[in-house]
Amino acid sequence: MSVPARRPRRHDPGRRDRLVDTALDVVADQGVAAATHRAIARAADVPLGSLTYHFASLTELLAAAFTRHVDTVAARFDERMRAAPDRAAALEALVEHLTGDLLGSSRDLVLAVELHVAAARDPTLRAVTQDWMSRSRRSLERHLDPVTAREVDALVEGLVLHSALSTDPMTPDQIRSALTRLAG
Amino acid sequence: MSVPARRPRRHDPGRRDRLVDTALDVVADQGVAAATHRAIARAADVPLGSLTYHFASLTELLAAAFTRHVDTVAARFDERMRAAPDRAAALEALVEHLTGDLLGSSRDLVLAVELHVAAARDPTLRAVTQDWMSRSRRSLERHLDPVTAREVDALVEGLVLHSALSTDPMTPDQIRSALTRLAG
DNA sequence: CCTCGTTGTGTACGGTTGTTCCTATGACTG
DNA sequence: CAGTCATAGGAACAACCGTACACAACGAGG
Repeated sequence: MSVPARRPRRHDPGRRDRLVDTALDVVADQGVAAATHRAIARAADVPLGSLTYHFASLTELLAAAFTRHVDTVAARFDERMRAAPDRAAALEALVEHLTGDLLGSSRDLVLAVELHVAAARDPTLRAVTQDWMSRSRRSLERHLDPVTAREVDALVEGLVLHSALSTDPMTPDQIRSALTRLAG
Repeated sequence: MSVPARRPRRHDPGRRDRLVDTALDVVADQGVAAATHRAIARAADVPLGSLTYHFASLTELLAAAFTRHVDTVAARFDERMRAAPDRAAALEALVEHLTGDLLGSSRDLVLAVELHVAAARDPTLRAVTQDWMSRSRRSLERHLDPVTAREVDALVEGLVLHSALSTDPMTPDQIRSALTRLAG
């Protein structure tokens, strides 16, 4: 007769942070529709009530999670753009960002799509995507004029979505060629 | 004391079709997450049991709805491409398709995003999006080489998504310019 | 007119959800 | 060392979900 696993975890500082990360994990591998209070609580191994204690609502928790993710990705991307000495290097860095960071890890890719979907309905989350888009464009504008930056940004968005949903993803060479045609 | 509205609607041929359309409406203005049996039944003004009578499951109903929508949009687009005499006209038709058909009616735009989201998790629906993408590419290939067609398709996808989520959508001129740069 | 099979209807069930609430705990403050 | 209060914990609730199912109403064929 196994006791249902005593849980001697009083005083858990940083639990709030951990919940945000766990929520992101759940969204990444089960989708935003499956990211319920209970699913996240189970994944983080905390009682259900803990979630509503730390976050007023599920939406608030998801917003915090997506915000953290966007911050990470946007900072990484801006770092790449900042490091590029010129336009050509920036384009190459963009290709690497796409093929390496985004398309390489299906996690980031899935999170991007899930965020877009959720944002379509939830104003709170829409603010997060808009922030992402504007930061992304600002990073691109380090080496591209605003008009081209916007076009490239849209193309990148489409490439990401296509890669997420298509059976035969584009190769890095194809991606480079498309970007070069648009901004080369 | 108002009687709860007698419903004298026995023998309603074509109800199955009407349910598909209504499901599409509900998805368009409340999102796929809100497209429940009950919501659709209410919108179509039919009893709840009618849905499970006509469709084995909710997924099957949604798949039928999205399939109908994709058929409509894809056929309309192919018609445009077929009517274009040359490459330049095709590009202009594409701009019109985007700014008129898709971006003009937020309904089509929202449906596209919802479908993509739902498809990310549901294999049945993924088949529908893949069908859409391949039909769209095939239409483009009437006037573009396959590589360019693919790039244009990805750009279009990104433009649609950006327009759906952004606060200041791109103008037709900006869209034409981006497409021309890529495929002109 | 009567039967029979198809179609339509209403209700009920088992399960899951977000959220609330009461209690218990233990780290900090005085 | 006593008391306080933010945090932790778990049970409970009402709402909603997809689906099943038994029954009612019809149209067609005899």
